[in-house]
Amino acid sequence: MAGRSAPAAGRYKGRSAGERQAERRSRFLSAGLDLFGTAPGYRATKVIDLCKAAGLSTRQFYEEFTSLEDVLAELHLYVNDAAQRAVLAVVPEVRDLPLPERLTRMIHAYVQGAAADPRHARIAYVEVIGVSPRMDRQRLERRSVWIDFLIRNIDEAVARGEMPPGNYRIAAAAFIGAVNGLMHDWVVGWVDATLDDIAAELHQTLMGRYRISL
Amino acid sequence: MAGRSAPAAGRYKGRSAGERQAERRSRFLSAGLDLFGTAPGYRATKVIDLCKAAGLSTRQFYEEFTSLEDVLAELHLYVNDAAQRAVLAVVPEVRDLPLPERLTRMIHAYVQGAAADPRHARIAYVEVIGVSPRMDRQRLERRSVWIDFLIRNIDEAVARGEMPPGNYRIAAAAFIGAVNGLMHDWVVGWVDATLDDIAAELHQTLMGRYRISL
DNA sequence: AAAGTTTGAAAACGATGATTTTCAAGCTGT
DNA sequence: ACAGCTTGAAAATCATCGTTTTCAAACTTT
Repeated sequence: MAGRSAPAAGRYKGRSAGERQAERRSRFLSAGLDLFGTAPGYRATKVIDLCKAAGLSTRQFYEEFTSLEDVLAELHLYVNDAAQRAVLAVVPEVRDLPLPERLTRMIHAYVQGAAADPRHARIAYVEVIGVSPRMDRQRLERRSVWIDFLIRNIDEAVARGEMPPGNYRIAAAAFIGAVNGLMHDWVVGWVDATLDDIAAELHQTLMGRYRISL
Repeated sequence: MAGRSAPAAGRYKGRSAGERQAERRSRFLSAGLDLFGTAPGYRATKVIDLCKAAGLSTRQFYEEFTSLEDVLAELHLYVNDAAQRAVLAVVPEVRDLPLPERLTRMIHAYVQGAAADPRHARIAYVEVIGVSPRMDRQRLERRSVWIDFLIRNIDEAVARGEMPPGNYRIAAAAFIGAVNGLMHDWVVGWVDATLDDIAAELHQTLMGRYRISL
């Protein structure tokens, strides 16, 4: 216990233990982004597949994660954060635009942030669905962040007199559902449209639902 | 070959071979509706689970189906047909109503037909997602039936001058996505609303998007 | 009641993967 | 160059199911 001078973990090939570990972790994650984010996807990839893609061994995998689902969960947070950052980045620039433009810009930023990289889109809208109660919980948490964001923006718009007051809770939930449903269908190739078309369609939906006059 | 008089399959416990087979099939299917349609769902149920629930043996299972997915696929068609029948049943009654009422009635019929039985809803909007390429194909086929139905109705409404002409392909796809997304979220308990609320919300979405004036 | 079917449950097989362990080789600091 | 970490790949374990067979009991028809 109090014995060995515990020189902490040693260095190896130049880097500290922490650095080496971080590198492996990141290798597993980026291999996961590739494998989970394309064609057969998460359900079809085995631990050994991920290890091969990452150029590491199963022992190392179990040193970092306890299951493939861990990797998926981390990627889910990651791709969501990317989309969120994309939206938050435009918020300041659009604060003073009239509502319609403001929505256009924000929706565009969201769609681009979420789906410019098709691997991100697939993970966010397809792979993560129906995996486990644990993943569902995590999805719900992220979803509620978006709901709050929406509601906050609606309240603001109402306060500015840009749209009629009302109870938009269900409408917000419905819009989130619409986004997820449409994006899912788009990702799996059922909707023949560009990302811009998608953004435009979402804009129309929102404008119409909230009876925003042009 | 031409030997035995082949008295065809014999009767047993009163019923013919065909009747016995049909009964087993139906037992497997209704056990599937229960198991796939509730809590842990399709992904969590094993062949043996289905057999136990159906009160039959695995041998009999393999005489009727080649995999659990077969059962899921058949159930998917079944629950979809139920929803479709519900909608088609009201079509004649509403043909002469003004567009807004017509939509209200049809959407209501759809939502009720699809989700009055929660097991149906779960199978249609949750369990069937991301299972396999084969199930995806089947889902896409059913989806296109709905798209056609929507487009047909839009064309009619445009012809009657009830809404402005335009290209509504993407809008129709988006609406289907919205329905699926919202229903999914509702089924898994993320949207706190009654089925009627859901129907009303979908109605609002559609009316707004298509700029239908009240 | 003999001969042939049909059933249902259990046992036997076989595959696939997840997890752990082992082991030889590569580094590091002394 | 020694002694102790680290690594990477392969082998050994385990566990879970799907799928096929076996076998005795139940039932039918002759």
